[in-house]
Parts: sequence; structure tokens; C-alpha cells
Amino acid sequence: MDLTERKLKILQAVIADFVRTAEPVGSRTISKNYSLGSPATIRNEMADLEELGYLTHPHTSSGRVPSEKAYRLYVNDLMQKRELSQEQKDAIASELYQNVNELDNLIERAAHVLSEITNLTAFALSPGKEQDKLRYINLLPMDDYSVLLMLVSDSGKVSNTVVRLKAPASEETLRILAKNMTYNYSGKTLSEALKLDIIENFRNDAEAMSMFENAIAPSFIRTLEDMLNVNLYMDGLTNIFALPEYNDIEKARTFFEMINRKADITQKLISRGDGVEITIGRENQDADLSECSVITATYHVDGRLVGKLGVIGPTRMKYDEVTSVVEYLTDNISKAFMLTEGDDDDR
Amino acid sequence: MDLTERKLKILQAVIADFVRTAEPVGSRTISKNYSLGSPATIRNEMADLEELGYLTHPHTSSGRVPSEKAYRLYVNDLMQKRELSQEQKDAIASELYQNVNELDNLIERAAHVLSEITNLTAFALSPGKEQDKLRYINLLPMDDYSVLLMLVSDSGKVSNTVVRLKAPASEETLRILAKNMTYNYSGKTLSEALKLDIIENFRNDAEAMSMFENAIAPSFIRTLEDMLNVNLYMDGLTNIFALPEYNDIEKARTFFEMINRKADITQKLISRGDGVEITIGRENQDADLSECSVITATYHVDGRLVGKLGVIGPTRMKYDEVTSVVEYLTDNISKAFMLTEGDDDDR
DNA sequence: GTTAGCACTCTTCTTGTTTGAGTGCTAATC
DNA sequence: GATTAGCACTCAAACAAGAAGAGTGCTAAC
Repeated sequence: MDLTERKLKILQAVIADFVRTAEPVGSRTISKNYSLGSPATIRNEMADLEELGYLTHPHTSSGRVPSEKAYRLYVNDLMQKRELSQEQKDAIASELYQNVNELDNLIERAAHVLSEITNLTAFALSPGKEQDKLRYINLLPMDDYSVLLMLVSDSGKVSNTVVRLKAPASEETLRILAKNMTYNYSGKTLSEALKLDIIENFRNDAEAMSMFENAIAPSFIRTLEDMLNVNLYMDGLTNIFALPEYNDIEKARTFFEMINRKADITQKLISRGDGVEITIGRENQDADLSECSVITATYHVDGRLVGKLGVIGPTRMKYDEVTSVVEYLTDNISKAFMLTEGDDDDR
Repeated sequence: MDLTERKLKILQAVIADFVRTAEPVGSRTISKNYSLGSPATIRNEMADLEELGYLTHPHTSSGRVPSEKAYRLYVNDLMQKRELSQEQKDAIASELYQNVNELDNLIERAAHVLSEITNLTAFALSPGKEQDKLRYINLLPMDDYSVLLMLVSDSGKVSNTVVRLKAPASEETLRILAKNMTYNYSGKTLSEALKLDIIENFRNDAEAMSMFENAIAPSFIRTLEDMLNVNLYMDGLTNIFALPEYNDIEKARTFFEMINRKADITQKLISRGDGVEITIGRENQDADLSECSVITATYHVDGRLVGKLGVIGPTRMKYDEVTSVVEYLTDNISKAFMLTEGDDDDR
């Protein structure tokens, strides 16, 4: 089912025009702007392309619109990587190469600049921390009845919980507890720590044991889970208002409601493949995404922490440009993280 | 300019009907549903009310719509506090009385339940930390060239930054630095700490001094600022799609764009009065808010930490109900915070 | 002071018409 | 045999005219 040279060119022209204008593309337009033959010839070719499933017809007397199959062909075989413009690179640099307190902060900025450049809705997932190891555990007295439980992992992720006690704890007890917890958990990965039988280790100290069991342990688990949580950042939600696809208030509404189910989105993102992945229209399974395309890529930090970022938009999108930007961004996140930290020295 | 009893009743009826239906209210409707006289009488009264500025006329042959002045009168003099329904109380309880790691978490939930109950866009501002005192300062070695700077305030707020060093630091140096910082800053409020001349204190230790000046100090300031930041939580953004006021895509767009300028919103909220504050339409100053009403209230935690929460919606809103809910919520946040923490013991 | 009646206004809905972009097909042309 | 000109046909979108309906303001009667 190989397409002739001309058919490919016409298909590409239709895609290019439609992506730009969002209007069905007629034979006249193609004939005028690309020298591929007369309108009649183009029409014949288009009819063939339609029969092959690459183009569709909103109604008898309108121009052609690329099908998902056409976009897929374009993405797989036709499109070429684009070099980013200097402005785009600058925008990314000035957004990423700032001082950040936390890696999450950087990820958030990445989503921001991504949405600005692509004019689409962007999102980024903070790195999964499964492989993080506990590095520091402390119990800090706040007042008589409350203690701050603090955990730090070796990637610098900090999580903490205020624990309420039924009875005041002596500083000594807290010190022992913290020391004991450090001894038992430090160096373990977060997921390992969650699995250990945490009570076992305090058999020989009744007071510590009781406090640990009743108050600390549940908070400890909760804090570990909190550290494991990945965060989803989104930006550019209002960009869709500029798209004719979402001129219909109902469409806009469904989009926002879909994008608001953060847990779903997170899940969907996590389960996507590594590297750049493009899913078009109904390839996305989800009915709410059946008219959208999603482009994601995986970034690495330290060669160990791994997260995802990408955009979501109508199937009519600049696949070449967006793919290039997403790829460029993921390549630069790790670098940016190292550098921005280094910057502190120069302040 | 005192209104007669009947005029007041008619005005109230118009408001009630318009709030419910979003359609201009005609004299027939009022006459039918409230026994206040014949349509003709009502019409005469309405004409008077219009002259007095309480009602307006979209066009000659349509019913009346309450003006901002009418809503203001209603809010000030006519409306009565409503007792929350049991379901509403339950919804709030089940949302607030959960385990939370941080106060911010609770605030976020408050915004969530507020938007669910009112069907409007809700927001909540985490407490200002100006009065928080530094309780704990530590420097934790991560690897040879990076150190985790960690600050804890007495309200349990934790903030941290990974600091990159140019030269490796001995544990001893870090210990001394941390001790020194603790000595100098512990017990100071965050704002005080920001103002102190932080270099002065290390005159007598060249190595510590140099490291502090070059690497730690800037991060220290940044971390303090980070702790002082208030967070803005929003929920129920998509609720506006259900409102006829936002059937127009342009209106929806402006709303979202306005709500997306988080810094502006935060600023605007902070500058609002204490207690319950209601601003109607153009009372909000901001042009983007000229067709909205905003209801906010202040909550307290520990009698010291203070934040705000509220809703934003069209001027046509259930002022009585929303006010009651907002008030009820702020009253319960402090209680909930204490209780949820106590719950840990029972786990 | 209140109300019935009626002419009038203005929006909204429906229906019909026009316009224009674009197709498919046939026949002529290269 | 592929390409192109020509033409009839289709359909959406834009526009206009008319009908329906809700509601008003005013006058005159109660």
C-alpha cells in the first residue's frame, strides 16, 4: 500500500495546511500553494487518499481533513526533527537556569516554559522516589505533646509530619527513638522501609516501644508514603481557549474536567513508555482523549531519578515542533539541576 | 430613602428568583408566587425600585434584574444567617477530620469542600508565617559537594534547600556552622532573621565564615523567604461551566485567565479585611471582577496563625448560604487541625 | 391605592433564501 | 494513460423576514 511520491506530498500539504488553519483543506488551496498539479488532479489524488483512510470528509462539499492514520504516518515517516529557534532555547534557559530550592520546583518551571512555547497544556511529573534511600531521621520536640518527625532521603527530598503524643516525651526518649530509627532504617530505600516490621526493634525499651507503636509508627508510614508520592504539575490550561477546537463550551468543559482528575492523569502518564512517546486520538484509549494527542518524554536526573513531562492538545498539533521541544527540555533538566545548584557558589 | 415593607418584599422576591433562575424576573411571576398584589401593582412598585437604583432592565420588554445596590442592601440588611444542613456539616467534617501531614494540607481540603458545597470556585490561603519563630536549624551533608540546609519553625513548618559547595566541607565545620546559626537565629521570628546581619557572626572562624558567606547565606535567605511564602489553593474551577453567566466562551476565558494570575489573587486576598468580607461586582475594583462577587473569611490556628479562605462567583449567588458555609469552615479549621493530629494516637 | 386591559417593544425561534466553497464526474487535451 | 477544464451538484453558513411570547408602560375603571 505504498503511496506515490505525489500522494505523500499532497498528504503532507494537507496536514501542514490543516494544522495551521484548522479548516478543511480544498484542492484549489493545495494547487495554488504547492505546485503539485491542477485542482482536478489534486482532487483525484485526494479521493484516492480518502479511500486509503488518510483523509476524511466532514461533509460532501468541504475540503479534506487528515485522519489519525495520516498523523500517524506523518509522525512515523514524514516529519523531521526541528532545531529549536534561539528564542525558544533562550526561553528554556532563562526558565530552567534559576535558583531552585527543590527539584520539584525545576520540574514545575519546565512545565511552565513548555506550555509557553507550545501554546498547549503542559504537565510534568516529579521523579519517582522508589530508589531513594533514607539518609536522615530525626524527632524534634515542638511542645510537650507534639513532635516533628522528619525524614530526608539521599536525593534531598524532605518530608515531615507533626506527631501528636498522648503523654509528654522526654528529650532523652526522643533521642533514643531517633537513634534507633536511624540505625534501623538509614540506608534503606523508601519502599524497603515501608515493608519492614517496624515494631520489632524496640522490644527492649518499654517506654520508647509504646510511644513508637502508638504515635510514631503510623506517622512514619504516612511520611514515607508522602515522600514516595509523585507530584503532577500542569500549566497552560487556558491555552486551549485559543484553539478553535475548543470554541464549543461543552468541549472546553470536558477538557477541563478531564485535566482536573489529577490522579487519573498521573496514572496515565506513569504507565507511558520511556523516551518520546506520541499517542494520537483514539490511540489514547480514554474517550475523553479521543480528540487529543499526547506527547511525553522521560527525563533523568542523576541517572537515577526518573520523571515524565509532556503536552496534551488537539490531534491537530505541530508534532515536529512539539516533539523537538519536549525532547530538548528533557535533555536539559538534569543539566539545569546540577548547574542551578552550582550557581549558589557564585552568589 | 426608606423602602416600604412591600417594596422590600418585592425586592427580596426578585433577588430570590433571579438567583435561582438567572433569568430576568417579570411582574407576573412575582405576583403568582408571592401574594404581594396584582402584576400591575408589582409593576408599579418595580418601576419605583428601578428609579431608586435597585433594579435594572436589560431591555424594554424584559423582566427585572437586581442591581449591585440591591445585593448590597440584601447582604447588609435583609439576609439572615442560615444553619448548615446536616449533609453539609457531614461533608465538611469528613473532609477536614482526616489525618494530615501539614496544615497546608488541611487548608487545601477546606478549599475543596468549600467548592463542592457552594458549587463555586473556592480558594484558601495558607497561614502567614511572619510570627513563626525559628526552632531548628541544621546542615546535613548529602555528598562531598552538597549540603542540605534545613529550617524548622515553631509552628512545624519545614523548609529546606540543597546547597552546592565549591569545596568539600568537613562534618565538623558543618556542625560548628549549624550550632552557630542555631545560637544566633533560634527563637527569632522569620522576619527578624531575614533582617539580621548574618555575616557578622563568623568573624572568628575563617573557614566557616567563607563557606557561610559564599554558599550558605544566600540559601539561608532563600529558604527563609520560602518559609514565609503563603500558598494559594484553589478548587472548583470548572464549576463555573455550570453557570449560565459563563456560557459565553469569552467570559469563561477571561475568568480562567484572571484566576490563573495567582500572585494577583494572593495579593488581593491578603489585603482584604478580617472576618467575613463580601464584595459585590464593581466594589471589587478590578475590571475582571466587575461581574463577580467575592466572599472571604479569616481563619485562625493556634490563635496566632492566620489565613483566608473564600469563594468567587457571579454577583448572582446565594449570599446567605455561602456566607454561612464560609464562616462555619473558618470556625472549624483550628479545631480540625488539633483533632486530626490527636487522631494519630488512636491509629 | 389597586387592578384590568391593551398597545407596544424587544428577544428568540423558525423558516426560507442566498452565497460560496468545494466536490465528483465527464469529456477534452497533452 | 495521465492531466486538466468545465459543469452540475451538495452542503454549511450567513442573512432576512415573519411569528410567537414574555413583559412593560400607560390609561381608565374599580
